[in-house]
Amino acid sequence: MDSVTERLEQEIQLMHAHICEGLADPKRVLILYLLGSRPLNVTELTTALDVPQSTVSHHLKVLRDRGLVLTEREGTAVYYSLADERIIEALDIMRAIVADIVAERARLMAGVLSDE
Amino acid sequence: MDSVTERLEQEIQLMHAHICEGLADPKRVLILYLLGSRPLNVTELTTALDVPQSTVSHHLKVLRDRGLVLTEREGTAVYYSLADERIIEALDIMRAIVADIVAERARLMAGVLSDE
DNA sequence: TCTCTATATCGGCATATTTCGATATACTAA
DNA sequence: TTAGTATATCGAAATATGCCGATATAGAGA
Repeated sequence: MDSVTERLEQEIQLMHAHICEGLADPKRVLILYLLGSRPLNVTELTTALDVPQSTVSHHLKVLRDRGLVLTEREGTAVYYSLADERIIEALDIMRAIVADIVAERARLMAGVLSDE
Repeated sequence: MDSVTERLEQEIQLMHAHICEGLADPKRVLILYLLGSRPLNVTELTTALDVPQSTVSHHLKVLRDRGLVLTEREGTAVYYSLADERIIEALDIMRAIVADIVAERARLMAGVLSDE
């Protein structure tokens, strides 16, 4: 591996450890999108996600450890918010890419079915 | 889960299956970045990544199955290229976010060490 | 302090993923 | 067809991850 690739790889290791691992579960991506609207506490997130509270706390810990979300206590409730709104920008780009991939595959599939 | 969240969740499932899973391994992120410069064949990627060829082919299959890369055969070589350049945009946003997270943590760490 | 609610952590099971050697397949050239 | 190179797939071991019940901890209020 050359030195340019090595430097790039180090940056990618960081990016991966902080962000990609955070996005590695669809529930966590959903949490990030929900927090994109406004801060939510654990109970609100538990209701929205419809999974046990311990599971939600587990996912929140993953996001928190990676610096993707911030917490603030209000009485007994803990409110989570996005640490950086740009994560939504990145996710929206991915969403646009996926829309195109899906459309393209549908087009190819239609071609196969019409015996082209 | 309300209907708005349900629709969002369906989109996220697609996004996750196509992209986030693709980014779930640092070697695959590196492959995407390398392909961002120019198309590369499997042998070239194997050299760049410094792992066995079977491992590289495995990762390429993951990216190919998700529609993130395209292939073109030239003789016995198979060249891989990015299916959508915007993936680099998304990755660059993440890189910028991580740079800030890391800087912020370094700042906090310095504060702790100076006994604040 | 005692109790209640909210949140976090623990422990173990189940499943998924990575990795790599071995082997199969695809293509070129003789 | 045969040999040689490039790529893909297989199979098994190791590791990681998600999940959820049970339990621990934090704070509010009596």
